[in-house]
This record gives sequence, structure tokens and C-alpha cells, in this order.
Amino acid sequence: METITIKDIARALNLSTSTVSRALRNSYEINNETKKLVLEYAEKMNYRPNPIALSLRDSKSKSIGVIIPEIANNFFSQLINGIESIAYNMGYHVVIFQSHESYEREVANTNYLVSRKVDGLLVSLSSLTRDLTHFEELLDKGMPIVFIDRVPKNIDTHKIVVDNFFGSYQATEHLIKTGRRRIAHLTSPFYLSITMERLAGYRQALEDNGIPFDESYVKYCHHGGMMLTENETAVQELLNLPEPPDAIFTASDRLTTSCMSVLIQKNVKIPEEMALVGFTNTSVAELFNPPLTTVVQPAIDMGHQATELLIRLIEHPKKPTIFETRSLQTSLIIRDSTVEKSVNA
Amino acid sequence: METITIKDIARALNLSTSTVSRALRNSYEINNETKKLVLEYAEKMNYRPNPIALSLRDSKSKSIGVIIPEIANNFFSQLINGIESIAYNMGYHVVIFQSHESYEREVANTNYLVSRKVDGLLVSLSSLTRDLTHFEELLDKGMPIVFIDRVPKNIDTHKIVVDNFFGSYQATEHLIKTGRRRIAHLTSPFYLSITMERLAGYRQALEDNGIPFDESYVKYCHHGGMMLTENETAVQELLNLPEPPDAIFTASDRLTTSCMSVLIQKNVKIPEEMALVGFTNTSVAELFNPPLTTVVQPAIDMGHQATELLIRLIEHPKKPTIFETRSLQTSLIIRDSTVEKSVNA
DNA sequence: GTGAAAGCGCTAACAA
DNA sequence: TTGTTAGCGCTTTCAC
Repeated sequence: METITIKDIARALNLSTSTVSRALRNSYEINNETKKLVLEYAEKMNYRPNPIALSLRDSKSKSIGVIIPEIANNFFSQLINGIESIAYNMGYHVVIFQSHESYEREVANTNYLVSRKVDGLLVSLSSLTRDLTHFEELLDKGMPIVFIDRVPKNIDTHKIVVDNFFGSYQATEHLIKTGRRRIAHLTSPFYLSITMERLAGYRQALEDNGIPFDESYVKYCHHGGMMLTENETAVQELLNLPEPPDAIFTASDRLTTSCMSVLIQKNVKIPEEMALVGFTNTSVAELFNPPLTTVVQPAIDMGHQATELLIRLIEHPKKPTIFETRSLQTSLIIRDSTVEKSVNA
Repeated sequence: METITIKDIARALNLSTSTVSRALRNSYEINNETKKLVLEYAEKMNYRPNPIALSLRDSKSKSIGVIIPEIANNFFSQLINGIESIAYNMGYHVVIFQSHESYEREVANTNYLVSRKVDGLLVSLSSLTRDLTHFEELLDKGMPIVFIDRVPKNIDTHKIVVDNFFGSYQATEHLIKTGRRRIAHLTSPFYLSITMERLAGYRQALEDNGIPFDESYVKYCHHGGMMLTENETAVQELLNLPEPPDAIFTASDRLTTSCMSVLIQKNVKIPEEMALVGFTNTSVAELFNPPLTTVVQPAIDMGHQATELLIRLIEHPKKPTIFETRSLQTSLIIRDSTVEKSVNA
């Protein structure tokens, strides 16, 4: 029942370790008899190669590291499922780390994964990450990295994103079409790629519909939704405006739920007094009161594509000159939280 | 910028690798001068020990493996956060694997983690796991394992659970007190520990209140909620009964949300026609329509305690004769989905 | 067709 | 106080 090694097999069969090793890898130079002998014995003793030894030797591990802000979020957990399914099929293992939206933890996780010799990295940036040297250095050393969703602008590698501009445009336009004019936007720190793109889409939709962009209707939550009080303050500030909004478009999962929570607490009627659209993959939007209109990201597909690109990078290290940035489409799922504003409202 | 090893330091400083190794570990036998020299150089060159080499040598890895059914579930993601925070402080890394409620994947994950030389395992059983030999063998070999929440009855090791009986009793009693008499129970496969305990609490509460237990009001979902059609069929069967229930008590996260979803779809009024209580840690129960009464598990604390026990087991391998089973309390959070049945209903 | 030996990075028993 | 050596499990030259 103890772990068995090549050495054990060699000893038992009176062969050298190299012969056993070759036999196990089905090398052409080994006699069929010997091969059969080894294979059968290995099978019988339930031999499993020691991946640690292989990693040490080859400096690779058949595993990929994933660094994401947090797991307790439907978008990211779906993303992980997408990643896992491809990785699993390609014979890679997946090691997941959460940055908890902290720059320091993102760096620490990165270093650890590298020292664990992961063959590549899949990353979605923490909302507090502004310095990207930890990734730039790795890329320089030849470590394959693919960024997902929250991607750095100035790093040249594969990226999988969604068309945030359009998703945002569509959501905002939907609010306008259902009769809202004072549309607020609750979002992440401005320097994140997703923030800027979503803000741009929101703004464009307003302007295309003759509504002037008003900076006081935009609230940035520095912690990306992780700090509840911050979210609540932001919503409260919107409610306190001389002309409070009649709709809020929230840019992330956490922001969406805590915004809704504050509105309910303050007895703000949704959608009559305040319409709500959220960028979120929550699986229970239809159970909400009212059912929530959402902009959904194709998280599983994003995971698939990112993982495919990463593994391709890993297995064909001949540097490709062109890196792709694939942009997938979001879908707007319309529910009751944005029902047409009635004439008497 | 390349990875630097002890050998490199030794060469640069004209020392032997063992001296460097000792200096780095601050061994008493090394001259202070030399130590300082080595430490400074190592710092300057940003030396990091190679954990792979250490694992190979010591057959341990300062990491613990976690095997859970799925990540996209608030209970488990909170559990992970609890696990991570303790592990992190104690210098351990956490490697997470999902069984997706599949026995085969649970076994595969177990084997992989073992071959990766994790120092211990934290496990919550998949709903399809009936054969436990993969864990029994490991335990025999001396691998520390702590089970959480879904624990095996016949394996002797530390376990962290909640008082499912009481949590369930309390929920059922609450339904009775708010005027329900025909209380159904939607639950996981009967052989899981949590299923049996929750069922027993439910049953006891009924009997203590003079309501006869009726087997036709209990529905088992073999896939623990992962198969949507199965959940829907179960709910539908309850609705089709000659005397359909006036309340449903659901035993897990997934079962709760899909049950609610079916009820809404079928236009069953909650709580007037059907009250609902769910065993779930969803963070958005208050946003539901109506806000959902829940039985909440102290997931983070469970993660803390399990990890503490596991690390104690890892670091003090002198077999303790007595293994603990710690039972934590759930809390019943009462919301509108179980509002008192009005007299005219 | 098979074996001996070296090396991946590190530590520890043993020598000096 | 420091160095030499062997070994963790595996593969791969290089010999035979």
C-alpha cells in the first residue's frame, strides 16, 4: 500500500531504473518482453509517477495557476468551471488563488505559483492593482500568461474580455428607452479596464440619446464592492443628490447586490422610483424582488477560450508575434427591475 | 532575473552549498560573518527556495488540499475563505478541487493531491460518494484528514459539522408555529450524513407537535441539487400530491434556489400558498421575493476550526487517541417567506 | 537492448 | 565553523 517508485520496480524485476523508465514511457529501444513485464508489474503495483520529481526535473508541472479576485462570485466561479473543464481534458491541473482584491496578495500568489512551477497563468486583476511589474517580469522570462476580463492595457499577451462598451451601452440605452433620464452609474476604481470601458459605453449611450453626461451621477467604489460601507455610502450619496437618479446601472456583482440591498432598506421602490440594471452573473437574479435586469458575461466560454489560448502558449513556446484580444458579447437579460416607467410615475 | 539557487550563491561566495543552506536557515553552527554575507547576497539576488525541491526531499509541501463538491455555492466559498485565512497565517497554502458531486472526480482529485504531496486534506463528501476506501487507505497511511459538513459516519478522524438535527428541528418547528401543517422536505441523497440528520430533526419536530410523519412529503434529490430537472420534478411531484404541502423545507443551497424558482414559475404564492425555509448560506436571501427564511451555517468558523485541527494533526503526528467531532450551531434567520399564515388563507 | 551516472534544488549525516 | 556526500524520483546522455 506504500507508494511505489521506479526503483522498486527495477529491484523487483532485476532491471535498471533507466530500463524501467523507458519501458513505462514505451520507448522504442526496449524489448517487448521487458516492456510487457514492466507494464504489468507497474499496473499490478499501482505505480504512479511522482509529479514532484517530474516537476523538479523538467521545471514544469502540467498545471496552470489561476489568480482571481474572489471565488464567492458567480462570474468567477463560472469562469473557473470553464477553465477546469478545458484544462482537465488537456491533462492540466488547475490551482486557484484569490487576491481578495488586494494588490499584495496578488503579488504573493503570483510568486508562489511561479515557485510551484506552474506552466502558465490565468489572471483577472485585483481592483487595487496598478503596478504590473510582477506580471511584466514573468512575461519577460517567458511565462505564458493570459488575462481575463480585468486586463492590463499596456501588456502584450493574449486577453479574453467582453465587449464592455457595448454591454454597457445596451444596458444604458435600455434604461433610457424605458423612460429613465437621470441614470446613475455605480462602478469599480476608474483605472481598471472594465471600469473605463463600461463608463465609456454608458456615456456614449447617454449622449447618443441627448442626455448630458453628469459626473455627479457616477460613483467609483475603490474596493470593487468588497467594502460594504463604501457601497452603501455611494448609494446614499446618489439618493441625497438634489435631483436623485431614477435609475442605477451597477458595474459589478457585489456592487449590484449591495446597491439593491440599500435601496430596499431605504424603501426605495424598484422599478417605480428607481430602475436597476446590474453587470452580474448571479444565478438567482430571477428570484430577486423584483427580478433583476442583468448584463451577463459568457463566463464559462471565457474560461474555455482563455485556457485554450494559454495551453497553446505553453505547448508551442515559439513566440507568436501577434497576441489576440478576443472580445465576447454580453447579453442583456431584461426582467422587472427595469419595467417601463408608467405615465403617472 | 533568472531564478537563483543555493548553488549559485555558493559559487558566487566561494562557499559550499551546505554552508549556504545552513546560513539561510540561520543555523547555530554558522559563523555570523558568513551568515550575514549569505543573507545579504540572497536578499540582493532575491533568492527564493524552490518548494518543489523541498517537497521532493521531505515528502511534504506546506500545503493542504481541499476537496469540496463545488465552489459556486456560498456555503463552500465562505468555507474556503475560512480555511484560507487560517492556513495562510500558519504558512500553508491551499489547493482547491471540486468534485462536482461526482464520486469519480472525488477519487481522482484525492489521488492527485496525494501525489502532489499535500500535507493534509480537508474534505466535504460529494453527494454520490458511498464508497470511502480512498480516504480510509490514506488515513491508514497516516495522512491527516479532517472532514467538514458532509462527513462519513464510520471513519474515525476529526470532523467539523453543524448541529443539523437542531437546525432542522428549529426550522420545521418555526413552520409549524407559523401555521403550517403539511410540511414537505426536499433533500439530498439519504445516505449523506447531513441528509439523515436533517431528516431526523424534521421528523422529530413534526412528531413533537403531533403531526404524523408522511414519507410522501419527503423527496430525495440524488444529485444534491446539481441536476435541475431532478429538482424540478421533485417539486412538481409535491405540487401534484392529492394534498399538496403548505410549506417546503429545503436541505441545501441548490435545492433551495431551484425549488423557489419552480414555485415562482408555477405561480405558487409564497408564503400564502407555500412557505419556504432553506438550508443555505446565500448572501442575497434578503433580496429574494419574498425574502427567504434561511438556516445558515457558520461556514467561515467551520473552515477555521477544521483547518486548525488539520494543521495540529499535521504538525503533531503523534497519533491522538481521541478524535473530535465538533458540532457548531446553525442560525435560523426569519424572513418573509414564512410569514404567519393569515386566518383567511 | 540495457545499464551506469549525472543532474534537477535542497538538506543532513558524517568528516574534517 | 565549513565541506563532502548521498539521496528524494525521474529522465537522459553516454557506454557497453
